[in-house]
Amino acid sequence: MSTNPLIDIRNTRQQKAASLRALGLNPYVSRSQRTHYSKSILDGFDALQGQEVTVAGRLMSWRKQGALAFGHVQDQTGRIQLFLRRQVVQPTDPAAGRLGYAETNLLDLGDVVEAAGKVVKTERGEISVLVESLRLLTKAIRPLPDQWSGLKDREQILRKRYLDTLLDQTSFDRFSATSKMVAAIRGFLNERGFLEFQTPAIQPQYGGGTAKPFKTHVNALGCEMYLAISHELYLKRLIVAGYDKVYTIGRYFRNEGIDRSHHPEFAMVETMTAYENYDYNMNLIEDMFRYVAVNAFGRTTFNVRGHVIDFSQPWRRVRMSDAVKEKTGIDFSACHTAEEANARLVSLGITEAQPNAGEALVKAFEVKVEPELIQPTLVFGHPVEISPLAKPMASDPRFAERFEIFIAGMECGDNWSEQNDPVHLLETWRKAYRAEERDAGKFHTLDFDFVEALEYGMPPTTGIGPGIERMAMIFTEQENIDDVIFFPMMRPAVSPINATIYGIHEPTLAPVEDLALSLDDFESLCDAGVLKPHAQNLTIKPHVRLWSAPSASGPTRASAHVEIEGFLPHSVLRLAGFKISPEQTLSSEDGKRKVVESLELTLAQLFRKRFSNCHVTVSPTTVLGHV
RNA sequence: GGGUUGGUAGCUCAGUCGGUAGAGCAGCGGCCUUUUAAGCCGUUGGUCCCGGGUUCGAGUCCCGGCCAACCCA
Repeated sequence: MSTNPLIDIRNTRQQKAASLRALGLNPYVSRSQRTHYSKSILDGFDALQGQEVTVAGRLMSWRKQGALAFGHVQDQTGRIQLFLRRQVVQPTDPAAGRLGYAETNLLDLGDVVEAAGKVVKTERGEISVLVESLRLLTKAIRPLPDQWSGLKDREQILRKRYLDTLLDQTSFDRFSATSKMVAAIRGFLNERGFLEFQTPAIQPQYGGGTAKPFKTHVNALGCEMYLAISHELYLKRLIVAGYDKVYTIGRYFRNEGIDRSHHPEFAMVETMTAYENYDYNMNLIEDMFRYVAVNAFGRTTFNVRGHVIDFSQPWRRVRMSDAVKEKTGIDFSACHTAEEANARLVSLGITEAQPNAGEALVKAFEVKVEPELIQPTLVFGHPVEISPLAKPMASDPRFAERFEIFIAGMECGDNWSEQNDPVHLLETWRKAYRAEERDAGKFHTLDFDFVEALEYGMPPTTGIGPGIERMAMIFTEQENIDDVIFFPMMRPAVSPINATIYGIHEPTLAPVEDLALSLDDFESLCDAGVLKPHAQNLTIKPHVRLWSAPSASGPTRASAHVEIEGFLPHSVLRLAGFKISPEQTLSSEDGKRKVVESLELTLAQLFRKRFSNCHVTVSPTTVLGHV
């Protein structure tokens, strides 16, 4: 007795599945007998005309014309039309799993079907399969979104990407292109003699970068660990281990902001090459981008953020201080003190004072130069202050043998000659390390295990680390990182209709960070000033649960908890432990009402008194029935 | 972190000045032997994101919350 259309549709479709079972047909069979993809039939029509083929895929359209029917089946390669004639389609046959023409009313759009028959062209000239044998492979019990409009709601697109790709060919193609891109990266590196290794994503130290980590607990070892913010210290151990060219396509986790070019979880291809320095990598990265462009996308020009990027041209290589000088006329390489450098920053309109000359140069670069680096550019010669893992240049030790890649104003990779002097590295780390700021992600952590590995001697080494998503954004010409991440991170949500369908009750919907407290703890935390309301409006929702009596004559017991909206940012505060004495008469409707009224009154008084500057509203109590 | 915009049927969207919630598609029933915005006729379907407030009356106005997007830092 539902009044919801989705629930009705699900019920109808499940009844169709039951009808199929009654006919001896399994609505969820184990495999298909597909012989051809749709594209191979469309492309190879001349040779295939009149031949028997079997196609399989999702039923995307269905037009019944009495004794004729037309439909489209969509597979990974595209769509092909099914053409059904009543006399041609073989009757229902449970042994063959076959569905007759009369039973096609048990099919729905979105079902996965298989059709066997001859390749023909209809009167309107569309290449089709004239169906002789029709099988249902999988019954869909939820309807697909409207095919003509597709999914439009951005939130739905991101949360239910599988529907987006099913209905939007360009979205589908974009993600398969990204997959091919990654394969091309592997192909390129493998051709050059690199070996791919796995490195840990759960690490005891989060070395190799400066970023806020995610923390986790390892039960088996009884200790805290971190999700990787970098993999380079492990790649360097592989170099110590004797491998000269290694790489990993690793996942990186940075517990920081989300915007159109940053995502907390992302991927990078990171290489290490022994016996070479950063010069080698300048060529390697340039070759890699060109190889990927040609091999995965078949072209060298891409339209990124309104600019045409051309990967067929040699990349510009420029020293950071020269790039700044060229743009602003100021030569930061002539500055030797922070005072000097900061004074020049002020003349550029940057008033934020930097701790040293090196960081001042970087600031000027970031503000004045970086956004304008459109064509692929390699900027080298970073100040050593911001390059603790890189080797200083022999010619001017204030600057490191390091370069960054900029394309379309976006940083696309960071690379350097690795510091392999263990004593020097330890010194640098010790200087930079401040325990109290460790979890803020401002400094590299001290990884003595890595220092020890270096002490055995790591040959001269250099590494590159272009981000997979940023490469994908460039090559698929997207401006938003969410459009190249199939499953972007989102706050979990359950729609009310799903809560109804799956019988999900409210407590299980709670976001993880919801806080549940006893009333006593709540009051003492408030007294201590630890807990304060986040918003000015507090909404209090009381819930009373009635428990059935152990014996028919025994008293009905009740317990209560309340939910408070507006107290915590983005989540609900729950308070438990409201006592309702058994003496209160709960057996009659009248008695229940009195209990509820007194609870609501008590809560209103309690909160209005305690938080007198908040507007407190008490919602009607929910009474959960007997258990 | 700041600003802007949005949330109405399974999907895409209307909804005027505050006055009985609408359309298309999908669904359901019927009719049809060459269809291609998915034929023709009929028809079901609503937590207007949530909670308050103002009002005789709120999808609409006000306050707060949730979710998301976009822009800026």
